[in-house]
Amino acid sequence: MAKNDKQELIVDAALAVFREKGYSNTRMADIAKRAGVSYGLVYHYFGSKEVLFDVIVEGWWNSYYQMLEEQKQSVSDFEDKLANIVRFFLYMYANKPDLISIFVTEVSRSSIYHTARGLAKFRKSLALCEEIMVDGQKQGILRKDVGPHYMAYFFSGAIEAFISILVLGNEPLSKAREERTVNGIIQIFLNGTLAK
Amino acid sequence: MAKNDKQELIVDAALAVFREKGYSNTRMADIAKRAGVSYGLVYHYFGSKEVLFDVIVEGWWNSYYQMLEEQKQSVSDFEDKLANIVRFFLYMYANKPDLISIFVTEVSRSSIYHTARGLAKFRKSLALCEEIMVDGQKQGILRKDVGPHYMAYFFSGAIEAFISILVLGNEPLSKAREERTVNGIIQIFLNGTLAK
Amino acid sequence: MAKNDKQELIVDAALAVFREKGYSNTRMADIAKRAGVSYGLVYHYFGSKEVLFDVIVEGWWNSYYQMLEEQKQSVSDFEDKLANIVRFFLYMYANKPDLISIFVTEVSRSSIYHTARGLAKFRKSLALCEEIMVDGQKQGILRKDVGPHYMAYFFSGAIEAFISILVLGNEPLSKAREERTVNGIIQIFLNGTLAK
Amino acid sequence: MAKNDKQELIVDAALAVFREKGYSNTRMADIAKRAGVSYGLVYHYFGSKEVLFDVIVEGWWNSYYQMLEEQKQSVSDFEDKLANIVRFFLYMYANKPDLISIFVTEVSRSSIYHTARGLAKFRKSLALCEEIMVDGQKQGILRKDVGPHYMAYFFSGAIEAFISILVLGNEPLSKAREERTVNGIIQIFLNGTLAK
DNA sequence: CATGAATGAGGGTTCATTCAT
DNA sequence: CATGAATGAACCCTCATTCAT
Repeated sequence: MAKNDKQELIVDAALAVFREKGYSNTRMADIAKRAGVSYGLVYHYFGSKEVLFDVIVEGWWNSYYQMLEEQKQSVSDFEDKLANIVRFFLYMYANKPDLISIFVTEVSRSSIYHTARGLAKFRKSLALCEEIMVDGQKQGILRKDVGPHYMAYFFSGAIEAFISILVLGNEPLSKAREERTVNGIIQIFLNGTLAK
Repeated sequence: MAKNDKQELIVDAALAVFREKGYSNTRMADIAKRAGVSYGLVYHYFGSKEVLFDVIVEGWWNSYYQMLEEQKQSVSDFEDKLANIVRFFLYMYANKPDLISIFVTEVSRSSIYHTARGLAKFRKSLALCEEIMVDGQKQGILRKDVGPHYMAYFFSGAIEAFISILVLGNEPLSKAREERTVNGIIQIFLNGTLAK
Repeated sequence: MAKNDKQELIVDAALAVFREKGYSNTRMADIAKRAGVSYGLVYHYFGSKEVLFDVIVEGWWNSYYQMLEEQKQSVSDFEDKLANIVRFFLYMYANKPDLISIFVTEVSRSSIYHTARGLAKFRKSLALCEEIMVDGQKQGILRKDVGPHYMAYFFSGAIEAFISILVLGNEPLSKAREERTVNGIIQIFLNGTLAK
Repeated sequence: MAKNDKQELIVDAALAVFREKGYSNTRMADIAKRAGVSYGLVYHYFGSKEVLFDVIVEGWWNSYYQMLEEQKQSVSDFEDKLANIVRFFLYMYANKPDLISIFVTEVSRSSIYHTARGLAKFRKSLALCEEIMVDGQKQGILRKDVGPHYMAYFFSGAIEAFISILVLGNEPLSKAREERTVNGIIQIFLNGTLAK
């Protein structure tokens, strides 16, 4: 078995266990057992529980940042950009449920993660989001009388609210529900909830 | 010293410590020391760390539910109702910062709290919020082509996003910022972000 | 309520709880609650858990010693004396089940009780029993080629074995079973088990 | 040092400490210190105080059952069988004093041990003993007008009484005393105490 | 690379006992 | 007499981490 295989086994096991039990209730022994390796090996590769957790979270942030960058630089319709951001979360929910669950329950609002370092990660994502909003304003699509960081908070807050419902309720996500969710969020975000 | 005094001392100390360290990193000894009482007295009154935490969280949910009920039954303008909901959070942030901080970091999205019981509390609050949205639709104020539960998620998600920023960044809240925040949220929620 | 009443309530409650949970697993709070008094009062009357236990055990030894003395001094048939000793245990089992249960499980062979003091109590009872055996030998009823203390151990060991079965299995004791037990023990003790 | 060595060190230490202090007053720290190993290693191998105790008690029951089975199946004189049973206890007293002491004070009549599981162990030993008595009756050696389970209770009760005296008094056991004890018990059990 | 035996500080909790009222 | 709030030493157990093999 190649080196990478074992490392991946451990990371996958860690994803599953962190998600099931939360960071604090996760035992290194659980992870090792789930990965089918000795727990010495977990230390061999990752050094500590915290490092292992950080590796996972780092992975999340990197895909998140990358997606935001892509949307920022893409030439799509502004509305499509927003939809793609929402879809990113729904895609992750469908394909990396452990990862997004950990993000929701252990990272996003967690005192465990919110050391200065964690807060910086969080703010960087908001800043990227804000830049997209600024672009929207520059293009004349978004109104200019509301601060772009308000929009960024609002937008990402709304997405997280929807994702949290899915994650905490462990709810299934059909293609249809996915599209309804995307449309619902974009609709409200762009047009508001007032009857015309 | 009356019985209630000591109980309150303990609850206040617990609020402070849970907020500072998070549930998992809170030591019962810290709480006792902070409250200036003996170790055993905390157990005399509360039985366990979990119960003590639940007492605090219960207090949060009760004020939250009560406020939502009040807004639902009030005859104010619909917009005022929404503003009052936002103000509730900002008021709590100003006056019970430990409590709202615990809500944000240890309850709202926390795997620690999200047992079935916790999820039920969460859903009840969303349901109350949804009822208010339904009223808004009936009054002809809110559009009817977006489901009221979408609106509820959206609205509370947005509020929580703003509050989280305050809590995690431990940011000061001036009267001016307070009003800007209320207006920003209501503005976007009702009218959306599109330029006209 | 007279002073004695409360004291008795406490002793009765202690009997029940010590029997149910054993000495080590008994909490003073359990006893107080069962007695319907505050636990300060238990200390007021008895000073400590150990003292309370000793009061109960003392009660056992006193009735036991008294019965043995009575049998020693009585002019009954020797066989009746032995039968009366057995009957004493069976009577206690029927009428003071908590007390005899505590004797069996917490006193007779218990390391908890077997401090020097406990051992002395135990030996005094064996000595009394031995005196009865010596009388039996003097009367020419018991054989003289077996030491009377052997007989005493043997006899009381046999009784305790039967009583233990009842106590540990919490078995009912009909009048018929009672007589069969008495006869069985006496029969074997006097005549042995060999076929003639 | 081989794995088994440390495990044995721990079991031996546990035997000594359980015997000296009794189950309830035994501290896991005492056992670890006595064994010369760290605190955690006891848990590494045995998981809990209760499990460690059970391992020891299981060891007792197994040797006891095995001995009874051997005697049941042996072709010795019936009287020799009985003598061998008595000798088993005396041998244990001489060679595994901690084990037999624990049996007497913490198992045989202990409320701590007498859960349903414990009672079952106890009854199995009585049942084996009874089978031997039944054989004795079938061979025409034992009288048939006394139930075999009476005999079993009687016999094992008598042995335990003698052993308890030794254990609780921590008495030395010379070869001579050993033989006197064996003969005394067998004598009374078979021939009774009546003068002829 | 890989194992798992070994460590030990630290945590939550218990509970006999005291004492002010 | 009677209460129960208050104390705090002590205990069982956990678990991240180390290290010899």
